[in-house]
Amino acid sequence: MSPQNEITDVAYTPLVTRLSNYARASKQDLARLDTVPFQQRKCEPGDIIVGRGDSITDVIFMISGWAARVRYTKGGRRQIIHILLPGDLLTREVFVIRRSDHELISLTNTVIRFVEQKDLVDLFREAPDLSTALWWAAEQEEGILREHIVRLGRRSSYERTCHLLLELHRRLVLIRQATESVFVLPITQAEIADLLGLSTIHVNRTLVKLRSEGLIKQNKRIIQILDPEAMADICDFDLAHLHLDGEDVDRLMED
Amino acid sequence: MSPQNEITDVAYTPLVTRLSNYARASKQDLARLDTVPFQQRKCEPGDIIVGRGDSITDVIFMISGWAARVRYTKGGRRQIIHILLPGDLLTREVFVIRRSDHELISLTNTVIRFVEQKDLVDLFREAPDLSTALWWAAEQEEGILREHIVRLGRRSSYERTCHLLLELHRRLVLIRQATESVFVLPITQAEIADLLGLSTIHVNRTLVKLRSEGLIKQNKRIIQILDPEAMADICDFDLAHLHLDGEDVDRLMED
DNA sequence: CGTCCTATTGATGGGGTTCAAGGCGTGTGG
DNA sequence: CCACACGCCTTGAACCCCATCAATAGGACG
Repeated sequence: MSPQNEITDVAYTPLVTRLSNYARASKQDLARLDTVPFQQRKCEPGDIIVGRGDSITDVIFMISGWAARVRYTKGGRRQIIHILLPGDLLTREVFVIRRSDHELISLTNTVIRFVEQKDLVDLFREAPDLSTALWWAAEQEEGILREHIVRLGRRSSYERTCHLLLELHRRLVLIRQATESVFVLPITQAEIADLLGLSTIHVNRTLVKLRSEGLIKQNKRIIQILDPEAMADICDFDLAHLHLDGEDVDRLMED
Repeated sequence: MSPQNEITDVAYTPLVTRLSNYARASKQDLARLDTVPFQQRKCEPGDIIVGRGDSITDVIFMISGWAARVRYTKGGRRQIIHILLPGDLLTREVFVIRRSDHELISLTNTVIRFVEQKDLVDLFREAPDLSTALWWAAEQEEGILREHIVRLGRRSSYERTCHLLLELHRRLVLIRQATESVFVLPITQAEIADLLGLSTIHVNRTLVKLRSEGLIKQNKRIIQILDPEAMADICDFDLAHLHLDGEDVDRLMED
């Protein structure tokens, strides 16, 4: 397992940890997700998991590492649409749509799990709450997409960078891969640029600024959030779009 | 019914017309959607259909007019996340989530339809293809969101505007509210600006440029696309993200 | 017939891109 | 073991796209 995954919850796969943030599904039901037959595959940085236009047949889950949904313009510019973390669903559309309209790539060393549609459908029949839990995860991703749109359309480079760091941190906390203020950001500044719709150079300058203003501390790929309140204030961050229930938010705060 | 909706398909509601673009559901099944008990409401431009943080109880469909999902930054800037047209679902998340993380507003005079969750669930039990059809519509919206992200992150104002016009035109064709090259764009330049992450003034200049270069013709709110190939080439438009099946694309081309 | 909303145009300035170059760490092959 | 290459980070300088400020014109409406 790769270094950035050492903080994982040993009792369950990240998938269960992730979905346990949805209060309406029981941990027993969720644990059944790990009993479905599957195949796993290891990927390296840059590997294409699903290409644009590829037909989709299996449900794919992230087990470890970071991946991304990306699109390219004809001019060769790249936009990262969404970052996928352990526990995330890569091919939710498999139930309704034949082909992917975007590309899924591995950003770090990753492990992904392939589950056949019918096996999952069988499980849903036995434990309908699981279907809802996956649907919740899908809705959460869409909330993040909406937030991403606001970030790209109406925030400055400075605000965007703050916002991204806070959001990733929060998502990592949800899967127990970050402490209160520290997390590993295993992607390059060029990839951050493609996420935020900026140039690599400007991302660099912005990170320098965040450091010089004492908002974050950075040691290589390790980020420490020094002043979360100030940062949240700068970029207008709130976590409503993650759709956590009240009780869950409270529980997270205790950690 | 408001002026911009005169080109509707009289046989079915826009909802059925819209979903009939999904090949796997039969027209008979789709027509049953109109038999579900409902309540309708008229809205005027600016009306808030669902506020941020409001609890969601019913499934809401667009019947006529244009609406939008919007978010505001603390600084008062506005970002339009998605345009909703007749036949679109406004509150898909109702099955999993309690509160809306964004605001739904009416952009024109609109008619919206409220359907109770349980009535829809009952119908799904009788006609499971309908559930899939609605899921397809949701997936199509997410495809449009992904495209929107690319547009905001990696395209110039000129490309963005081209792209938006082509996309709206295509979506209107799908619900029989546009001819081959003409459609009504019933929103202000300020609203286009909030969609594209630009200033009103710059949207104006960009539209002037599109007109002066002979790409579009505009008479008040009526847009004619004069050179669709050139425009598609400029902004790298393709309609893969609308997830139409091959046969449907062919059918559209014949129209 | 003023008032308000929308579209339009000019002038100015700034946030972010682009071009260019150097530094640092790591791996690799002679 | 060193030389060199390569990926990533960093910094400087010039430029440009688009925002902002300011002002006018054209309806629609009471």
